[in-house]
Amino acid sequence: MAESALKKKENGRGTRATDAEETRFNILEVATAEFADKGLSGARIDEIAERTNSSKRMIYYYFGSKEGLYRAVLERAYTAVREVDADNRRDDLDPDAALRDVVGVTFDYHNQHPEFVRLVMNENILRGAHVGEVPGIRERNRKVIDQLRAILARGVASGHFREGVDPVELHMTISALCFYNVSNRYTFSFGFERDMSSPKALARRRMSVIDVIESWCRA
Amino acid sequence: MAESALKKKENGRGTRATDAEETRFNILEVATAEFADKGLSGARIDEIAERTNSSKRMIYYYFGSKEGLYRAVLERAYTAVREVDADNRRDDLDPDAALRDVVGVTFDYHNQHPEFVRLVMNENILRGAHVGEVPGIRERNRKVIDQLRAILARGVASGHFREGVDPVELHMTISALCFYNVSNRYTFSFGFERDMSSPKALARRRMSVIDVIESWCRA
DNA sequence: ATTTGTGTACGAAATGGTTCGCTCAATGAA
DNA sequence: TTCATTGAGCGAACCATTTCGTACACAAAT
Repeated sequence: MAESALKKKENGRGTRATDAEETRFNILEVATAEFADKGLSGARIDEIAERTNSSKRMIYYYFGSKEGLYRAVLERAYTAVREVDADNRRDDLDPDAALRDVVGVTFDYHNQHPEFVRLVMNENILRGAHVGEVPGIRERNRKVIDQLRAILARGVASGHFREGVDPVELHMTISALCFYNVSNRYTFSFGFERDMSSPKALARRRMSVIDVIESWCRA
Repeated sequence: MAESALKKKENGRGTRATDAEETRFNILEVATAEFADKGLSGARIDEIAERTNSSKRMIYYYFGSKEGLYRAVLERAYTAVREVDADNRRDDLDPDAALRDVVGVTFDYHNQHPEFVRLVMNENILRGAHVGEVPGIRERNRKVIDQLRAILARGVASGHFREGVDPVELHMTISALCFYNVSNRYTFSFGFERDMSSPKALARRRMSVIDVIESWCRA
């Protein structure tokens, strides 16, 4: 991305190749926003092209089709998540703190990346038609679950956690709580006065989610 | 279309008005399936018309526009939910059983009505653009929350439940767990061998969800 | 000279929406 | 009872626009 562009620029001058990479990146950025905003069928490639520094011609040149672009966007988004939770080694924390940390980080990530949430929502509406072709999801999920399993095991050993909590169920529960909070913003808050989108409400929710998970696992 | 008209004519009882109601209903049914399947922008009214016993002409005759039809579908879906949880009075059950019942019923409803879930997903992708115009959601949500509040209060009084669980947070937690299970089917199960859509996995999940909620509220 | 990147304009199909005119049942006056 | 009138219910062809995708000409770099 930007680094390699810089590198090229240092080497020579503003070259074609540099522009190309930049263009690709730019298109991907714009397309991500657009697909996250309107979904695959709702997004218009003419509109994407317009917001780009480039043109529709280039979209087809680089990505072949609307779906190709969509797939690239999806892949990029998933790659970004993977990079986030890849580094998190929580072996130094005690099980309880580690679990709370996992939940907190997950909650925050979802909140800070609604585009990702929306992309996933859309993918589910499409019945996961494209997600299968995105590599890396399997490993990512397995990694998270392995990590949870380890935390649970340590917790059981230390007497903090009870036995019988399935790591997959735990992962799903955490995901559900963090995801829903972002995904169903618009339909959920209807019906009570409390403003669910205020920072205050968000903090409260965050605490609740951590609390829910913790009390479920606690011995 | 022609056949039903014929039939009516033969037995002599069919009136125009009856046909009209049937047509309206039929269109709504088909449109519900289609919108739930592809979303607002993904659905094609020509296709809806084709699956109907009627025609595109009639869709515009009765509903005015694609969005009009969509709104009618949404409204109908929400009405259906409201009717389900309207009758449930759980005053006779002890708090713990009542809570478990609420969760179980909610879980089952979502599972048995994926169209509803998908409609809501779509509405969230549209940032709730139409849901505001659907009356009855406010009351419905408030009712559910009131019920939860009552159960919680009884539980605290009887010593089964701890204090400090916010009914709104509880409602959201239950919703999230039940909703996600259906909404994110396609992207979630990627990454581990266990088949998340088997009846076995479903039952296990159901149990987990009830368990999560219960251990959160329990004193 | 060949490969790679880019702008412009266009085409074909899809899509939301409309127009026109017909059918049929209900109504009420003769 | 009869029969013309009225208006809701309906079908099919049609229209204007949108939308994805492409052809072509051309530029820059190797």
